[in-house]
Amino acid sequence: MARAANGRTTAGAAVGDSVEPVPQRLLAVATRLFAEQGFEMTSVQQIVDAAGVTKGAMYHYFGSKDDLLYEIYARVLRDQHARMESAADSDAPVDERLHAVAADVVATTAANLDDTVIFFRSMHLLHPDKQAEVRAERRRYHERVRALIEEGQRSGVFRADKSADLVVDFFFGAVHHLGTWFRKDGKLTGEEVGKEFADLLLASLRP
Amino acid sequence: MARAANGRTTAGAAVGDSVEPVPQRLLAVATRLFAEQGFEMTSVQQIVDAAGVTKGAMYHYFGSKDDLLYEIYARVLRDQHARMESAADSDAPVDERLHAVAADVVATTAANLDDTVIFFRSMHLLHPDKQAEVRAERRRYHERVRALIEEGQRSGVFRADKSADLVVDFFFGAVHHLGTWFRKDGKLTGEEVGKEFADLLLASLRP
Amino acid sequence: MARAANGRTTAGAAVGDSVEPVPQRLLAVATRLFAEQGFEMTSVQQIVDAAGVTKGAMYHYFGSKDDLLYEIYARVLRDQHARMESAADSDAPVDERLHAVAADVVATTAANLDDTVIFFRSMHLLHPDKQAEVRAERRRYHERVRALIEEGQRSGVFRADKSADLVVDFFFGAVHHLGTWFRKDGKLTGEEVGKEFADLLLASLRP
Amino acid sequence: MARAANGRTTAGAAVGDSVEPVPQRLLAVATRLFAEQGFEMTSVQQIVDAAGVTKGAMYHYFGSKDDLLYEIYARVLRDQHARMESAADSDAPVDERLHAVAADVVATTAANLDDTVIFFRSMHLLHPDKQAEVRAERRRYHERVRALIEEGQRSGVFRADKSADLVVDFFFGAVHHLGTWFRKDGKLTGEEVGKEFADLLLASLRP
DNA sequence: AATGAATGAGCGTTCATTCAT
DNA sequence: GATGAATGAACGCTCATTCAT
Repeated sequence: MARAANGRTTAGAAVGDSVEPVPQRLLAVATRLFAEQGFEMTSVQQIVDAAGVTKGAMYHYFGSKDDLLYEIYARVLRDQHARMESAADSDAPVDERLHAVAADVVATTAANLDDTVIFFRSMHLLHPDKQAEVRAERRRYHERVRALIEEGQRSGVFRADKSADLVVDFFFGAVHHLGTWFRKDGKLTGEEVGKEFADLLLASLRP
Repeated sequence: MARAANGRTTAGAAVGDSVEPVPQRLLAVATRLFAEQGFEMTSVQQIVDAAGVTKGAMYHYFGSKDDLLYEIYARVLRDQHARMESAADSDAPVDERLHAVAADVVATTAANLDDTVIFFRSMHLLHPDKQAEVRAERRRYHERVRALIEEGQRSGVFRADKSADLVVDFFFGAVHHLGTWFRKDGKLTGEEVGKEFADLLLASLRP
Repeated sequence: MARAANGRTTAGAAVGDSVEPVPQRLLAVATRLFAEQGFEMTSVQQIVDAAGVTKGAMYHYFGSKDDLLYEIYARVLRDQHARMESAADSDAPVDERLHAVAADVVATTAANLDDTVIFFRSMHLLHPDKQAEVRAERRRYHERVRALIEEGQRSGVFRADKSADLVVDFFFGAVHHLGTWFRKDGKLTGEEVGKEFADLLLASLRP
Repeated sequence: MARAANGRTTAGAAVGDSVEPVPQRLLAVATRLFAEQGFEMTSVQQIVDAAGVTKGAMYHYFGSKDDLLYEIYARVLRDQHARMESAADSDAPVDERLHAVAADVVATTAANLDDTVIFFRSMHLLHPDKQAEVRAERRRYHERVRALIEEGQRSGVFRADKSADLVVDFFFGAVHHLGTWFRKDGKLTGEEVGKEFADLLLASLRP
């Protein structure tokens, strides 16, 4: 196997050098480092070293360090949106659907906590255009949940004296802040927290 | 009014060169810039230029750029803690006290949104020792609210099947995320949002 | 020859922009400037300007300004040690070997006066760890000479009533201070001073 | 006793705040710090803090940080010169006088090692004019010793085949390098080293 | 596809010195 | 005599990005 002068492997899959393709490896490593140290305290050199590639390789796949951040966001938004749609569109009663959606968003947020932490810490560092894109996607996500609440309000299952918008902001605030306290090795699993949070949401909407 | 060659006022109180002492002026300017651009995208040069002083003056009062961030946190934590204590210790019924505390923390957070935004975006950039101090203070704050919920649970005013800890994390998550959507010129004032959020909290705790 | 807007050569080997590789060029330039102006009065900017590269290039090869100093030391210590070993290990009589070693160390010190001047002026500015390394290497050097003197004392060629250690400190003191008075264009050459100093050393050791 | 807001004594002789006048205290403190840390790594702030005065006070007595260094030199040169004159002008035989002078210069150098260390490390940082003054004084000192050697050479007490100049440079080199190895708590006292060094000098001059 | 030397602008910080009080 | 807030120029160093190979 070829070895460069610096002793790092240049080809083939060495031990610890997973078979994952380079772009995915870079994204995974960047996600971990950004979550651990913050976006701006992580240098491109650190990322490529940890991924076992060179700067040139990184700039071959990603236009900039910024781009790496954007791709992390895009990936997580894509995943979450897909999951949510399927939960919201079942033919269960509206309160059960809202509960399922709420519990699921909490569980998946807990499962991908690094992404959420990076998201809320670093989105302001993104280029304004990309920030706008990300925000728009997130808004579509929120609106799907708001529609669910309004459906329940119209049918009398939920109280109608609270703005659905406000309830969405209330609930997603709680979800997005999981990163400050939730620990994988804590008392509750992500699914358990999801059930509890969904219970609290539903309780606050009881007529 | 006299103006030096560099264009800065050398005597009298010009616009932006107010009579406010230099340290306070630096803190106010830094808060605004950190909220607008982020801590790491704000240079010390920008801060001192905006405050109308030189770097030397800033380093006379603050040990580092980090220190500026810490002082912003310390100030807001001190204020919030004081307000909260007085609301939690009144002799009203426990549900009224929790409502008052919850509404107040939302209203003051909305009133000092810059501080909160900076706080959750940039705390990881603070020196670990200072981070620990800040976290400890914030924990004391949360624990006062948890005690209030537990008091209500023991007296049967609140449902007892939900962990008070979890409810605190749920609610404060919502509060701490105000910065992502609340706007001073939006539909609702900070006090109005406070009342709505407190209502939702109390509703979710109904037995 | 092409010249960029900044006035630096972009192709071909200009005066001062020789074909010597960048790290060597930096080391040579730094040695000269440190000797002329002192380590701390020489800025990194001066060094890179004189070497015709940018700061980034320098920091690509050297970890710090300190490192540059250390490399200067390491290089001269390596050279001196090698020369000395070969002179000390010949099979001539011990007094001739000591004379040869003494004369050679003076001559090579005179030939590389800049390094010696920098060495004794600036070693205290080096990182403590690197200082320790340098001191250890220098001690090995002194001990080889001490062994030579002790050998002569045991065989009766040298007087035995003076501590070999002290004689080494005495002699090397004289050598290391060449920088304060020796001039390349002075009355005596480095080799001539070497012979005289070695004579004085041997005379002082006569039984 | 008056105490400033920062808690430092502002008047009277506190414990550790010797009765020595301010300029002397500053000089003593500066000498210690320069020897310990080097001239350029010692800030004016450190000096005035250690001396228990303020910057204003220091600049009242000394024109600059440079001045402090110069005064340290001037003081030590004045002292050494005075001692040497009296030893060189006795009416003992010339070899005894040279021995006495040599032993004395070593002993006083050992007794004031800090000054010597600073001297040879930092003289190049002095303003050229002051450097010239210091060098001139030092040259007068060396010339007195050279005259002594030449006197002995003329009278046949010392070998005449070695340049007196060179012998002076040889010997003073050894003396000025005491700082790199002599320790107050080492095997030999300054006086003992003085006797040994003088012995070696005289031995090397035997016809 | 990938390298890694080199760029260049900018960063946070230091510090001897000044001066109104 | 003495203060200490403020200056301002310089410093060592970092880093995302480029480009000849």
